[in-house]
Amino acid sequence: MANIHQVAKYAGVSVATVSRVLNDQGTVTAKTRIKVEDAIKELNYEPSMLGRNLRNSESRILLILIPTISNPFYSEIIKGIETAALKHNYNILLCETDSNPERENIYFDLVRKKMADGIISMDPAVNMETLMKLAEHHSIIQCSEYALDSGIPYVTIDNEDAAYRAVKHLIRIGHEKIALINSDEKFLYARQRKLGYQKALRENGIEVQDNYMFHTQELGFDQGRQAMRKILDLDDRPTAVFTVSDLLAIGALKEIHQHGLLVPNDIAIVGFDKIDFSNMTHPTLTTIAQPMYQMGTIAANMLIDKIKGNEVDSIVLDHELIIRESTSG
Amino acid sequence: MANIHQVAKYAGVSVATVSRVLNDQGTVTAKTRIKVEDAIKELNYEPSMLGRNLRNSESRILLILIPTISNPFYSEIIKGIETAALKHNYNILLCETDSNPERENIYFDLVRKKMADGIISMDPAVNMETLMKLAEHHSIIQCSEYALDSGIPYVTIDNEDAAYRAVKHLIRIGHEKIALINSDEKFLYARQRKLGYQKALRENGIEVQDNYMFHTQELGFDQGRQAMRKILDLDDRPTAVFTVSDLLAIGALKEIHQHGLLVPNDIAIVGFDKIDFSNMTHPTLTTIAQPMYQMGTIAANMLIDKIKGNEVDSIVLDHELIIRESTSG
DNA sequence: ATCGTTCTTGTAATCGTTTACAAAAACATC
DNA sequence: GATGTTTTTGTAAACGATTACAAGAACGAT
Repeated sequence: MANIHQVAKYAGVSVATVSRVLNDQGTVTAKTRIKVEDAIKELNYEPSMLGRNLRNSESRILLILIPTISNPFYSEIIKGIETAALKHNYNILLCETDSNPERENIYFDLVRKKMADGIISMDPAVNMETLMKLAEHHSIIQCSEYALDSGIPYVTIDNEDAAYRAVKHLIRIGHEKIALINSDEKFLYARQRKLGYQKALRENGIEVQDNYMFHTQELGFDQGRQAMRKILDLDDRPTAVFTVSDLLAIGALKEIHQHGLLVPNDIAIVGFDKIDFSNMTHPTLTTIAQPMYQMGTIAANMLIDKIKGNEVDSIVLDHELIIRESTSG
Repeated sequence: MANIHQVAKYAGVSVATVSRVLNDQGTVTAKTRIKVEDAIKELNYEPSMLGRNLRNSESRILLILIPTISNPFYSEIIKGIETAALKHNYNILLCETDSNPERENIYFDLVRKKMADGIISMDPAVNMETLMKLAEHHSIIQCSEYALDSGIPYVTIDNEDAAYRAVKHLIRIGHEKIALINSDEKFLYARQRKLGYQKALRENGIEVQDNYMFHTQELGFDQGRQAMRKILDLDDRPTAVFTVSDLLAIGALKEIHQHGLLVPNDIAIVGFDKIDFSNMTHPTLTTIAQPMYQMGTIAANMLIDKIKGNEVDSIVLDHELIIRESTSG
């Protein structure tokens, strides 16, 4: 493979001139530009990002920290990030932490070692202390899940209000016994959504019952099933369930079917996220739509801005209640 | 941020010695090693991958080419790739082509420009000519979808046999009118699976009917619905459907339900891939299990081997028929 | 004390770019 | 043609690591 010196020699110019042609900057006569371009073609030259990156002290890579790629919620965000990144000539390094601190550290090291120019963190289980320390010298954006007092800019939705609206919808269509399948309350979004759930109940004179609130370790299908199983075992069985993720909802749905009950007639369900699959189940899921793609593009643009050295402000995006079959009884 | 020279100065040694400590090679006295390690700690030094990569002419990045991250089939493979890559100190650059040649080219450029050390291509729609040309000078592995005569090593399953077994299962449980929802036959796997479908029919004295075979542009839910709609419109309606992806199958399932019919009683369905969601539907999907995670790890190991300059052989992995509710009538 | 070995360290080139600065060329003006 | 101004090009120093090779230190044997 040819390098810039060989191109310069072949074209009979200096490396500086070749570089100028390459980057379309500085002034180059048409005649020399053509000489250089010919040489580039002739030698099949491709400029090495390794040299360029070293010289520019950048990697043009953004690190995306997610707990797992299996949750479609994240894939949709990633799409947004990728498109925005590409537009600015950045590429994305995918990092699944599996909420494993060891992996997390490997990935943090990548930005410490300049292999990445910044981080978009979407892992609720991320080690906040480390992240904050890292943020002192590196560009970081929080996406979806965040710590308010970290001083790290974030893009997210109003979780409390979203949950409030979801539960209010259930109340409006006549439900009073409404269960909550939440995730671990060590996560901010879990606490916020619980608040929304409680607020909706209280506002409508419905007592908040502790035995109607369940917690799961993860946001998956299996956890949804298990939680639903417990709910079905309750003496005073709820007529509706609000879950904090579509995957949980789909698990709950499955469990309800397995018990020979019908959704929404016997039990209504509301999910959260509006992943593609929420529209593929039978019945289709009522859910809260998060603007995932947009969250991705915005997060990426914020990060790139931050890398450039600009100040960036946190953003709260709109959500929307999508009413579908699982509550239309 | 400190660099190696500052560390050397602080420790009172040469950069060579620091480098030796960093990489645990060459000989260093215990005494000087400690001096260097102290300096590293004191200055908060982190070796820059940019310098190292340039010197070593490598990026330690593997490029993963997929059509879309939304299909869980790919996410599972990616998990395998990531784990294997990490074990060898490589990282993965995620590249969604959306089967868009322009995007593809952007990503190909990354390896031309040494931003990536190799490619794992999983995009059936990849431009084979370009890929083959690229393979002359770069390390490439095909995963799942492949071109046999490309000379590029691949890891995959026996698609024909898998389809054959799926359809034979349908025949065994009494079906004779079996439709096929296939994807575009420009893809090798589509042609192979069709062969398997036909072989199973012929072997059992069932005529292969052209009007029972359908093609879709993509492997998604919507395409599955549309194809199923056409099938339901047939005069002589099939009693079973074999689809070449779980997403297609889930779409078909939805459409059947919408028409007030039951699976498997009215129509049985077999999918392909065994994505997580195939177990979440109601009824659960009979499907062909591809060892996706394993395919990922193997592909990654093959690629890393190839990058090292070793010869690597293509591999055909085992598949398995998973019988579930959608055919257990 | 001298020599030969072995072990440890240092010097300086290298990887492939970009860019500040200097130098040369081109042009306009008188 | 001499001079000044502008435009175009070239020289050489970064960026931050690794590594041949050379040199120096340490050590035992004589």
